[in-house]
Amino acid sequence: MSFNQKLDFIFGEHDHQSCLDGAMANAERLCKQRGQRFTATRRRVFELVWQQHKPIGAYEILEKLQQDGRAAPPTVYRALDFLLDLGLVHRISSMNAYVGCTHPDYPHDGQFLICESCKSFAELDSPLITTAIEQSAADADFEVHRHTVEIMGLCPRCRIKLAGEEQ
Amino acid sequence: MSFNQKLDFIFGEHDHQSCLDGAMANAERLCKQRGQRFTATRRRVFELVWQQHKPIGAYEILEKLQQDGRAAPPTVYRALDFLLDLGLVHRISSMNAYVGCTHPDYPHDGQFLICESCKSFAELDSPLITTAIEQSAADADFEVHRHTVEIMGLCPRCRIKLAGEEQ
DNA sequence: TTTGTTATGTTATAATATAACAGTTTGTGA
DNA sequence: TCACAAACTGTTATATTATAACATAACAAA
Repeated sequence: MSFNQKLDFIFGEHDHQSCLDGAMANAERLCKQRGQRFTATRRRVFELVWQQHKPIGAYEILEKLQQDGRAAPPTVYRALDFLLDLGLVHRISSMNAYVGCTHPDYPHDGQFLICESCKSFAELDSPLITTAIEQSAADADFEVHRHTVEIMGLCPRCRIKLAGEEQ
Repeated sequence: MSFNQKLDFIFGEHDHQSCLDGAMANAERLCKQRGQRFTATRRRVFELVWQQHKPIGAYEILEKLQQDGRAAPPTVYRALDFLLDLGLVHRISSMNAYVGCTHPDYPHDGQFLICESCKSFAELDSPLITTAIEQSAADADFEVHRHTVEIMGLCPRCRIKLAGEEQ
């Protein structure tokens, strides 16, 4: 699957159940590999983050957890911290929200396209951007540890939709 | 002044008073140009943000304001919003903190190098990064409105300092 | 000067995140 | 299999960041 197709996949229609199943199986494998426990709470939070291809807030996750029974903020934040550490989810700091990582197989920094209209997002891991950042930092004699790239705008679907409405 | 020298200027030693004076004069000019009032509160907040070449939190600004007299959070956030709108300061969303804009003459997105050791920062406006972002977005058929780039790592001074300590 | 606009003061509260400590579960090694 | 240590979760309280809502004040232009 090409890089471009991958993006289409996320912004477009797809079989979300199999998408979620895949992510879940992957998470399971990753936890086992690293000797970490993928407990019920963690699994549930992971599921909730993945249930939509949109960033979700911690307290929105909390509300959904509370539908199953009692829960308090630390429960959510602990699970999120665990998932963040493992690279299974990312945090979108400009939105105070969390998203499922679409390629958690190796550690990487977050690069995101986020649609301001429908709030859907796509995760990039663009060598072009990474290189540009490395290069710019090198020019300043700066040693890069990690970076955050959050690109706001319109996804392909909303572009078309909004262009149509303007007629 | 070359781009590179500009960065050295920020990360390195410099006459901070004249740096602040310049920023202040610039802000004044910009407000006048756009028919906006650069009131005492706004001026004071601007000054506080510029007083250090480090990101400063809203409540840290508030504390300093309160040394002059009474102040409440909305005072700070209003002034910050005003300054953000005019492009005189930027928000570092991964830190919930604010920095003075080092080239507010034209609108631009924030690109920052932030030292994890001493917390100093430098603002970039790298065509390399901007182009890479535009290109990556175009590949996904995504329309960019704005972007945030926050690069965490070690500034030149801290690199040298920490390398020395490791001996 | 009076009138509409913009800015500020003030109180309260929303939204996001963590500290601290008690209790429970789980995997491990004797 | 039992006891222990480590990891995980529950619970209460609170810290941190940000905004809503409405009253008052300053200003600017007619």
